[in-house]
Amino acid sequence: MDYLQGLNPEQKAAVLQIKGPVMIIAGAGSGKTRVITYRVAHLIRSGVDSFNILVLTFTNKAAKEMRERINHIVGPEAKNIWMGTFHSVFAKILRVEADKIGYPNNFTIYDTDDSKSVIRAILKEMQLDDKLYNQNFVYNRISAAKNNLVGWQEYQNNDQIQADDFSSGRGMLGKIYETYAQRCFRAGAMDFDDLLFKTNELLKNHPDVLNKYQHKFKYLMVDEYQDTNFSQYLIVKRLAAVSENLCVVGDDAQSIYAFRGANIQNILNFEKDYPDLKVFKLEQNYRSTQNIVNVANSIIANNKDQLKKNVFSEKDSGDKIKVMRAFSDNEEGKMVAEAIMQQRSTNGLKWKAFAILYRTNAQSRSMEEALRKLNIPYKIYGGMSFYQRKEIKDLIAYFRLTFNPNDEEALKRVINYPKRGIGDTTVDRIIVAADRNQLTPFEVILQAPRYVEKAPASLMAFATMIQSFQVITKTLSAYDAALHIAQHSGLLKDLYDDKSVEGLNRYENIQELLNGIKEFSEREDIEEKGLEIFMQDVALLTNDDNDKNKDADTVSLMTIHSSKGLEFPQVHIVGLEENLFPSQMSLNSRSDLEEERRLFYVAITRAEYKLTISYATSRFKFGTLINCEPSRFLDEIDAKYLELDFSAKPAPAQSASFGDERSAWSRKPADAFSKPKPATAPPIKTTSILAKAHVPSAGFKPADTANLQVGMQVEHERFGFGKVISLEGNKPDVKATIFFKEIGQKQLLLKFAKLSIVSE
DNA sequence: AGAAGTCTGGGTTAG
DNA sequence: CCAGACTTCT
Repeated sequence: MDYLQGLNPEQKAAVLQIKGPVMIIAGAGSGKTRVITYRVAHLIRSGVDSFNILVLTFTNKAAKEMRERINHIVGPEAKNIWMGTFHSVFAKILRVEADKIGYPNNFTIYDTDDSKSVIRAILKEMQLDDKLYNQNFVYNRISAAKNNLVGWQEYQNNDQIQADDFSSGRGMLGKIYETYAQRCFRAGAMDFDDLLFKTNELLKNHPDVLNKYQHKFKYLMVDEYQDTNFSQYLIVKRLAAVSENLCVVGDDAQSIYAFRGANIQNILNFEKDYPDLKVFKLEQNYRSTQNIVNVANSIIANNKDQLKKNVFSEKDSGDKIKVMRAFSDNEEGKMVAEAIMQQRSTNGLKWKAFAILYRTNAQSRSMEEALRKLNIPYKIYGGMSFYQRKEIKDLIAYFRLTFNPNDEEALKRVINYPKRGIGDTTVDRIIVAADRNQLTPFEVILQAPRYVEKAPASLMAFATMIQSFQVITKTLSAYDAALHIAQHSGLLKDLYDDKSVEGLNRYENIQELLNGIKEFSEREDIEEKGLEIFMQDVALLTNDDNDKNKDADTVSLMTIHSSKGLEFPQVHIVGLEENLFPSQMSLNSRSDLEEERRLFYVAITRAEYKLTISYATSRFKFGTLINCEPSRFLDEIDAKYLELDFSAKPAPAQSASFGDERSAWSRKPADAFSKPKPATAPPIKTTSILAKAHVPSAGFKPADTANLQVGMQVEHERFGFGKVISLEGNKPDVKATIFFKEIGQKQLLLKFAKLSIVSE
């Protein structure tokens, strides 16, 4: 029982409890993944057949990490365990059972872009106002309905929903939903939500199928249970109904996907579903210092809706949490990059000890630029996936169409790419003919002269080409088939002919995809390796799935959402500003705001021993500079845990205690973040040390300071006006001591400092 | 049909 | 600012 060594009593108890319903409430950093992997190992060593185990996770990243760790501890048996994301596991099951619900087994998976494109087409056909029926709004509405297992019929028959829709002037939503569902069905396509929705339909209407999987999966484990939505919840409940060997692991404090239908009540109410439930609480945090854990706890205490638990750390109290202020998003990047640079050399760390976490992907840019300037290697996680690039989607659309010619989105994508003279008018005629004759668009094309007015000859040629692809994929290997399609579709040549930088890039991406297919077709560990298998679940893949050098020593940049489950010695959380974090959209409801707060909690608890939080007082948004206020979350942190970093920072111009720095430094830090508030705020707040920065004079331009002399008056873009006290060192490392009127004496390296000379 | 030019709207996000 | 949709011109 070597694997039980090194577990604390509660962890051990959770691992050993393999029968019946189990809920593990695992605080951040409490060894959750460890418990899951050991529990799987324990199941197998207790005689459970590895074929009878199902482990579900929420993200690819978590699935991947889990698989690696289980492989490591369980050995070759691990291969038999069903393990993956909800979507991938049930896509796999649906591929086997699709015919039972009227779908082809090679159904296409529509990604979000495909779904929205279908919606756009429907809105256009129905001639609806695309402001009122915004495609994103419609998509979200349909998605939410599916996640709550409301089909289009139920949607149309639900008085409450209909009343809501009509009162907001969107009475056609039910009809759009219906058309959307039928359009997808006709195309042999399921969207992401369908993978769960249709699984429920399958399990509900086909007792034999349900029975089969209930007996296959005698032991179920669900990670990040707090992130499951109703659809996922019900699948799990159905599958576990016979064995009741269901173990869910989660932390209500880390529920951050409510906006995608996750229902925190699933975990809060778990006890009601399973009265003989065994609950284990893992409360000791092994990851972070006490200061970090305490800050996280003090933040989350502001939330009303939560399970009581007491996460604690027995590590040292550790450094205080550093708070940095910048005057712009770019400067924030610079400060973060410099801090990382400095920490790395002081503490002899690797680059991968650092992570920069942000609320929105858009924030990565200023960070990237700053890191690049200092030659710091970095890797951005998330953002646009390789498989979402246009050229990749184009080629894959050819694959999709080859295997499923009814795939309408794939058809629309490539029918005139590369250009073959089939314009919108022709495509519209095809769609109309398809609707009118109860055919799929591809079937119409096959008999184009009969159905389509002025059908160009190239239309028939296109159909013939796709048919020829269907033939060759039957015999060629995945790679040879893919190459053939890339060449004969004309796509490869089209990209090759584009000699622009972007064109070159696109060509290389296609090469990379082809290489990936080659690797796939040469794999030894899987039996089916045709092109069809390769491309089937591409929609479910994300960036890190084809990541080759994951062990590279780089700083990690990612959104807080994608950092869940990860840990780093040093963490920077950036952009702590009102309307950004918490996000503007969350400010209207308590529950949304609480979700933002949990998100902050997740971010804080990624750090092992050093946490730095920063914000900017201005940043670019959609091309214009906006002013930002510090986030309310900063006020929620007890000041005793904070250390304000004012290096290279000016004091306020209007400081009442100019020249007396001590009063500013010793002021209670939490106050410093407060926006000037009425009445309740003590007057001292108006002279906060974090008050407005020096605003450079109009036309301020850094001058050549090679000939700077003692006694000159200068202006610094942030420190304001000052006088040169002394100069020392030799070019190009001349260091100037300058007395600034607003903030006092500073030493500056002239080669970096941006100074203009006011007078001599 | 296709290129070029204009307009619009844009939280977070996994699959 | 930037991408994608839409419009206008050739």
